[in-house]
Amino acid sequence: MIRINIELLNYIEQLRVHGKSELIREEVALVGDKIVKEKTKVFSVFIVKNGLAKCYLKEDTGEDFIQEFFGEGEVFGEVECFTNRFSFCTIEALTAVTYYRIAKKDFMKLIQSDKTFNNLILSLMATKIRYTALRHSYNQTHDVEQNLARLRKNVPDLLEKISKKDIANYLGITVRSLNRTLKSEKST
Amino acid sequence: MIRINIELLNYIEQLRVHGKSELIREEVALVGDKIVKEKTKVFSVFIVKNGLAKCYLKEDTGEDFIQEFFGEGEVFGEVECFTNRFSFCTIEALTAVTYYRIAKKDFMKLIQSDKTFNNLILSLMATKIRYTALRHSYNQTHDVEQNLARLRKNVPDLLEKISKKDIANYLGITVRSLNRTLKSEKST
DNA sequence: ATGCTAAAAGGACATTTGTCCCAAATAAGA
DNA sequence: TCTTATTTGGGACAAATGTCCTTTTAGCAT
Repeated sequence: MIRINIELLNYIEQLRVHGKSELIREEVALVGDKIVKEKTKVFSVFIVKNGLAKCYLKEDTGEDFIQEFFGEGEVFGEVECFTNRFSFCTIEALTAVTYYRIAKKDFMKLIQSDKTFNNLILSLMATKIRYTALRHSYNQTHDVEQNLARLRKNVPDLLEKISKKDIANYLGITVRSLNRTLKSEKST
Repeated sequence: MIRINIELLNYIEQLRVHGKSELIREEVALVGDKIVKEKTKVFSVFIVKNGLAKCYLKEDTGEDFIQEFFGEGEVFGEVECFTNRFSFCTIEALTAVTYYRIAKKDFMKLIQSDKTFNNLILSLMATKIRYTALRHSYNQTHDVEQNLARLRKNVPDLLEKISKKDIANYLGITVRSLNRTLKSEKST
């Protein structure tokens, strides 16, 4: 749900300390800013330093589907880097977000030259694959009430942090359905 | 839907020719054999040489959710290798499947020593992330009829190759729903 | 060939979820 | 502070999907 990766964040910050700070820029996005836009070329890889962002995809139906919420240490842009394709999702700040940006070519240099970094990226992508598989499997085989319960278990302050619309778009349902479920939960 | 990766298959076969054939074993699974079992330790990485397998997850509801169908060149076991966790899905042969098996430690050695191989694995995992994101986004935001249409467009001989139950489990619906949709499509 | 088992097809009904509204509450600007 | 959007909450009905069950079909094994 809210993906983080402290190990990677630490490694990046340590790289910065050891003289790579010109390569790893720190930037800030304000609420609502789109750090990456769907279907555009991506020239950098990004690591969230702090704040919360949503990663979503706009479908031809006009609906948004939220892949994940990104917190501290989560990486994006790396997939586009390896597949050489346009971004398949939009990354939008839900709070102010501070993030590190590494130019694609510098990221690739690091991958090739820094074994530890390479391994971190391998395991980060493996984690994404695993996590996504588990999430979608659960989602497809359980009803709204169970999906919501799972979500709230993982993120107890869910309703304070994230809007109803975004929660609904994460679960692939309408806000009406979400409200209905929230209400029936209370009366149970 | 049916994932393949000819580039990787070629590379693996070329490695075998160049003296790594003791490390890369060829094995065969018969219809119904489970090459990898969910929630067990995985000691190898596998590459499909030919045949068709399904990659699925059994949920606590008793239902199976099919992540993907694997064809020529598709890799599995690599995620577990990098995350050091039990398998999160079962790989079961739908036809006779010939596959290559590389022991985990040999796979890791290749990753560390063979830059081309490393890059192939990086891009293969990136492709999995991208593909899965697109699939689930589409699935969540479209109805059964549209999902089925998309599937049949990608795999024209879908109904001959894969059972109704498996198609339904891939779409996260019941066979009843699938039949209903197939019927209404004909009358349109 | 004969029987057995699994897959496919679909009727009838229940349940879930979506659509379309509208009203109240809250946040954001002017 | 007043006005205007946006978010939230929910009623009423429609549509989609699931559940349960029965029949048919097809493949497999004895």
